Amino acid sequence: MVEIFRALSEENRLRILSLLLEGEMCVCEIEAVLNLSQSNASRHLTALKQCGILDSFKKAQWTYYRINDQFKQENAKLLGYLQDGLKELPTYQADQEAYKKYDSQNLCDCITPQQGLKKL
Amino acid sequence: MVEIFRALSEENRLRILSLLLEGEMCVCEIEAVLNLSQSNASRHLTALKQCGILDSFKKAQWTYYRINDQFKQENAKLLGYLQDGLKELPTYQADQEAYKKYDSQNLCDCITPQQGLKKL
DNA sequence: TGCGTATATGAGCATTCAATAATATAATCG
DNA sequence: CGATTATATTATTGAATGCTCATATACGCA
Repeated sequence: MVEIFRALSEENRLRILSLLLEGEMCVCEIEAVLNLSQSNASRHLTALKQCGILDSFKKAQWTYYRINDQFKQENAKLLGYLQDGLKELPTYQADQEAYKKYDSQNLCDCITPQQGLKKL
Repeated sequence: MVEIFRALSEENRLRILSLLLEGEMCVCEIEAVLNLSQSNASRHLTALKQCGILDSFKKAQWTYYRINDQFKQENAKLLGYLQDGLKELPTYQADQEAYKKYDSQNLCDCITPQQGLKKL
């Protein structure tokens, strides 16, 4: 439990979670939308994964992160709290808009498993 | 929200919360039950108060801390999560027993507002 | 095979943080 | 008033943390 709160006690990690609550994303998308350096984004994702909040899978050269299903089930109340509360982050609106913009411009080659190739 | 998670991301502060979920306590009781140094206990309580989780009042020379009512209302889901989860802390059983033992031995002169003078 | 892209990780730096010892403040009591 | 008790705060130290730069690894593609 301490580990979970520790993972949640950092602004950029909460921003990442607010994106991933809507679905899975690869590192390069998160990096671009939140304007984080590559290594910084990767580190934060690793931290969230190590305490069980996220899990990941690889597809070609991309690593996708998503909220761990087991974590969701075992921490339903916390998830509910996050669903409500992350919207109040000072960066929430801007991040959401950056996400929509980034998404609509198809700036990333990522394959989303549901959609197949986005670009090319 | 980051501030709240940061306050919760420390083991001794979670132990304090697990006690205060059952009612108000003064610093010296918390100190004794959790076996924390005086200044350490005081610091952690101050941290929890500063982000709104606790509030405090003075009675004679004692400072009592309790969970802030407004916080409880505004963060009901988080409180529910804590109610469930704090019981799983590795120290939970031992702390509860230390609390009962300490309480039954009346080792503290503290006035609890409900009970009046415990000792003397 | 060699190149570009995506991701992870090691090293170093600056900052934050928890813990302690010591001190300060305030209240009670004799 | 002087002693004791309760609490807060200052200063210090060692550990943890976030960030960046550089490097390593892996994958896909020409």
